[in-house]
Amino acid sequence: MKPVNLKQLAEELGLSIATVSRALQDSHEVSAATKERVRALAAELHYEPNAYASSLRRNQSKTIGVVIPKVTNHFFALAINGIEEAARQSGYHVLIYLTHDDYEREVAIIQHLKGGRVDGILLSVASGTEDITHLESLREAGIPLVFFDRVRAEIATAKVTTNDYESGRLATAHLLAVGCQRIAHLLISNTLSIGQNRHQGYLDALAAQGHAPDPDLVLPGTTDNARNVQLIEELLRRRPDIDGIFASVERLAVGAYHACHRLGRRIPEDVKVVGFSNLESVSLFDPPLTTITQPAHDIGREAARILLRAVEKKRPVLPTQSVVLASELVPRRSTAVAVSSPL
Amino acid sequence: MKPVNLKQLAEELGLSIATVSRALQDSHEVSAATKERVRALAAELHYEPNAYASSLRRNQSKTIGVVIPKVTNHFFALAINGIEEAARQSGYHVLIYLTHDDYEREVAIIQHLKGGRVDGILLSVASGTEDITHLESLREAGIPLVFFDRVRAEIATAKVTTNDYESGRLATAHLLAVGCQRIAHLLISNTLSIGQNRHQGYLDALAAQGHAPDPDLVLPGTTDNARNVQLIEELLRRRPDIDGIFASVERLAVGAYHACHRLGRRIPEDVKVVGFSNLESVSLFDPPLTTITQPAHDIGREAARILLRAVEKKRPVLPTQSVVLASELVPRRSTAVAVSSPL
DNA sequence: CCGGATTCTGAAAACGTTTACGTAAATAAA
DNA sequence: TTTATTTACGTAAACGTTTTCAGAATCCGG
Repeated sequence: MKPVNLKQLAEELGLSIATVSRALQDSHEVSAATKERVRALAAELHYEPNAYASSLRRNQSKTIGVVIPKVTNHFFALAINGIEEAARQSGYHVLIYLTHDDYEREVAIIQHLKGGRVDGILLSVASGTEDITHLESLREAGIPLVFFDRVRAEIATAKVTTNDYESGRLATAHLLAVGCQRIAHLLISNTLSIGQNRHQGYLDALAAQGHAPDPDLVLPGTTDNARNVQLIEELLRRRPDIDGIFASVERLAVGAYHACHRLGRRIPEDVKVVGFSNLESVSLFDPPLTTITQPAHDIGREAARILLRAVEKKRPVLPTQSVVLASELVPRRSTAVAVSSPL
Repeated sequence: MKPVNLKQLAEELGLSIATVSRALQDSHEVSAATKERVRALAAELHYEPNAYASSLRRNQSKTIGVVIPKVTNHFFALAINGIEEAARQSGYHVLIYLTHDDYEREVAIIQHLKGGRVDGILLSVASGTEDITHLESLREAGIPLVFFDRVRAEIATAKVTTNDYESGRLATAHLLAVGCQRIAHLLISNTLSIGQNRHQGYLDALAAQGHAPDPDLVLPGTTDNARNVQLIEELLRRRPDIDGIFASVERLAVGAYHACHRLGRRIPEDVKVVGFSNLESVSLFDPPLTTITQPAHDIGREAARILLRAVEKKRPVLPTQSVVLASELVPRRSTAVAVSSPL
């Protein structure tokens, strides 16, 4: 019933606990013969070291914490995939915490993690977060932090992001290139830098073609999807001149499709749509959605690698280690220009 | 730098470590006055108990392990959501492990978890798993296990599933009802009971309408999506008489769409499709996909609750605690009967 | 054969908690 | 008053591991 421990192995072998421990760690100060004996018995009895005793003594848990808004967003699911891959390769474990984009929860989670349960933290900031003293306090607690995707520039640590500004510019330029004149921007909460960056790209792309910005065309989303669809519908009704939509987050792209379907606006004939998304199935949409696709898996893996390097070398994470990965614009039918109807 | 511990609190307050510990646990053997003093200082110094020392001493980690094939499957993402919800409510933490449907990894993960890192395990079996001695060994290690979705009947523990047989029967009956004569079944690896159950439902629904089973119409999927699309294309080419597809797992439903699009088979005119899926966006598909949708969130939450109850009461999990939740057939256009074409 | 290096092993402290046990003072029961 | 009982706190052991320190045994050059 009780799992076997070092003491039992030691007794069985007529050795001391210390020697057994060292043998299992392949220490050079134990003879090859005893190492073999120890290993054999350990295997036979299915010995597994007690992770907590080990963590307590070594003062490191071989565990990283991943704090994200939600796991149902496909971007984060893919990122977790990358994180788990990097962690496993380094023998680390992954604790998952979901903030549901709620500031209070984020604070509670971070506070709790300061108890030393994890050696480092990967974080994508909740959209509801404004005050960041809880994140700052991680520094004095000595827990390394790496941001990914949703970052806060004020914190001096590494950040792994995509080229959000460039992506926003590209998406908007693409819509302009296919003939859109009135382009709405559906964005995530505006406290997040990714939203700001993508929006600036949108604005600059418009300006580059001599379009004046129109604040009425900018719609910040909420955390409630049904509500978002309503808001988008209202916007489309209020401004029937809208002929292009740039949704800078997956949820809102899906919301835009629903709104268009409900209002009977044809895509791409009446309205062209481009959206950030990592769903493989967008190519099955009606019509297939033109996307900005982020290298989500790589983002997760890179962020984890940076964090793990810092953890292993017991060095702080430096802002200079930040990485910006490139997103990709994948044109599909939702932004196709009219073709001679192939009857 | 170093986090504050009980000793420092005790010194500062002129108390013993024991009293401080007890005060923080709101023990009845410490006076209200000292409790208040202790709590005040603890709050001031941002004291967080060391989770590993606590776990070691109490022999419980307040952590559960979740072992799943992949997190990019939307079903599992939703399940994690439910699990995290239940865990958080009970003050538990969630460790995530991905098997990628690989038997070796599953074994390694389970073996590792026997080190006591978790108080209990939630598992959805890898499709590559046949031998289950690693799972049996959890019993003697005294670690409670609860299966969800992909279960193994041989292990005597609680299982949280959906009515797979009934769903398979329903999906097939639906296809028959809308006029299909040759219905293919795309299923997950056949070692898994969910695949078997769904398949039996398929067979029985066919038999009920006097259709003989045709093994050539049954296609077991692989773990490689691109390969799956190929296999489906081959099947459709080989058997042009197929006019209905039942995909008993999300990946294969998406694969079927791709295959149909590539071969120019129109859905639902030429082939009608129903698939298991938890993607919200199936309603945006071309055409919207008729689905069997599982209550994924509830499955995760229920499984976690059962596990946590057992963990807290230090009782074994019993097979009698198993729960079967109902899936839902959501008819959409992919199985619509021909309507008078509305020019 | 001695001194010193090298190789292997053991005793014991340490990590930060929790908790069984002991004890002194205060209170209640006799 | 004396004797239980309760209250509030301290002492110290325990959880299982890692690691410092020291010691015993072996080897080797002189």
